Amino acid sequence: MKIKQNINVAVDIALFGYKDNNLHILLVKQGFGQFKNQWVLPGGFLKDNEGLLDGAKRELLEETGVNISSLEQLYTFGDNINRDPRARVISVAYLATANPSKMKLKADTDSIDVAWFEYIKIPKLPFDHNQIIKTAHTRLKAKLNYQPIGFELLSAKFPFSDLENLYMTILQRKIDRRNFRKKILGFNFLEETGEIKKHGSGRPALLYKFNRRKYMESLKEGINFEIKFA
Amino acid sequence: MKIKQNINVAVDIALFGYKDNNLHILLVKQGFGQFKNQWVLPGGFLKDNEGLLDGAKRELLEETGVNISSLEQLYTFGDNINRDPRARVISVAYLATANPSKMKLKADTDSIDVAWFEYIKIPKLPFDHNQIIKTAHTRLKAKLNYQPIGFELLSAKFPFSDLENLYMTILQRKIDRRNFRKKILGFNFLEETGEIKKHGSGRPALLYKFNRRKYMESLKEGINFEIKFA
DNA sequence: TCAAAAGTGTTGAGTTTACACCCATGC
DNA sequence: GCATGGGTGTAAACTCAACACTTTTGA
Repeated sequence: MKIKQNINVAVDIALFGYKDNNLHILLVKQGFGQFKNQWVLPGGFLKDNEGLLDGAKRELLEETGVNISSLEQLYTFGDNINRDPRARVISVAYLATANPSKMKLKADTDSIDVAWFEYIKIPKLPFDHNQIIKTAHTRLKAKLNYQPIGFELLSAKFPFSDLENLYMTILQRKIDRRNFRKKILGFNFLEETGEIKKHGSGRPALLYKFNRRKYMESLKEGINFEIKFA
Repeated sequence: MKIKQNINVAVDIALFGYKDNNLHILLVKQGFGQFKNQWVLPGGFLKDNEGLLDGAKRELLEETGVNISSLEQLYTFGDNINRDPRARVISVAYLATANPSKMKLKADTDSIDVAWFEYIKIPKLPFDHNQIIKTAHTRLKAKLNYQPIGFELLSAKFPFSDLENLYMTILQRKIDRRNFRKKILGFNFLEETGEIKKHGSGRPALLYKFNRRKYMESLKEGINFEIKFA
């Protein structure tokens, strides 16, 4: 079958990380071409013999050194035929979450730098990458309502306040500490470790960890978690 | 920018309709090529200078005569590199709903027939079209929980039982009539028309219509509607 | 008068929200 | 002893689920 089409297919990845009490997103600095030295989302062109998801994983690994097993397809951007000024390109965007402290970044193929950017301080990016990031954030917020989120973003052991903070950061609003704690603990996918964490001042915090098995169950079944409380 | 890629981009549309108390989906019979005379989802290749959504609308119109203004991007299928045996094709699938009674079907460019198929009786289709339909149905079910659905699927004036039936058909299970009515009426986007509809036997039904303004508000704001009740 | 479909309320259980003070530590 | 962040309970309001009989029509 001969098809005369001149459209290119790219994949882009919006990888969220949580560190320093703030939501971050991973960007790479382009190493070549018209947008050389500009920060963009990791991503690139799909290979002819490669599945979309595989392409996304490959690009992420090549450009950032980050190996993520679970990427979720976010949206395919291709309504604006000039979204890439160099050629007609549609981009299948993927969403993922990870814990930045666990990984070392490594620029490589096509990229000359990699870094975590604070979500609220993302600069203006080429293409429609700001829009992709916004869409990814909207999806992430929506996911909080029906899926437990945290396992991938936090360290193995963490004070409860980290989880509180993570939720407030993603949702970008205050939530009631007592009600939040009640609800989360009610899901039973958290366990106390018995350890405590001291920090400069204030009462030391008990450290919690995810019970992986129960967490995965909840992931599958979904949770009903609309945090409406102020 | 020169990119050596040999990947084609298609769009496919899963259009749901509700008639004869059953959920239907629109299929077309291919008029040419390897899959000539086979039923498939309406769709086709994107043009170089055409946005994805525009392409989906165009293909739907060309192949079925149906003009739909609101299509929702569903998912992009491209993990299986052999999903189309003729060439490497990724397909951006769209989801829409419509009222079959309002439209005349018209096969044209590329298609030699168009018809509504009962959802539960869809035959085995070429490519991954059965999977696309399944994904579309899953999304449609999910949408019931957070969006009012019905406006596009039902006639302008309808008995309440049509809406009940529609929900039961999409969800594929029984729901409690009293609770359903209470909940739906509570949203205030339905209005009594004052008219009644007689049918063979049984008590005649009051006819309702959607209050378009309030319906659209609810669409935007979303609704919280998990129909758990048996 | 019977069959068919439409219409209609209440109650108990569970969930959600709102809200404020004490505790353990470092300095 | 004070500043800092951690930890805790209850009551009122609301929402949800379960459940069965009456009404209106045509045949």
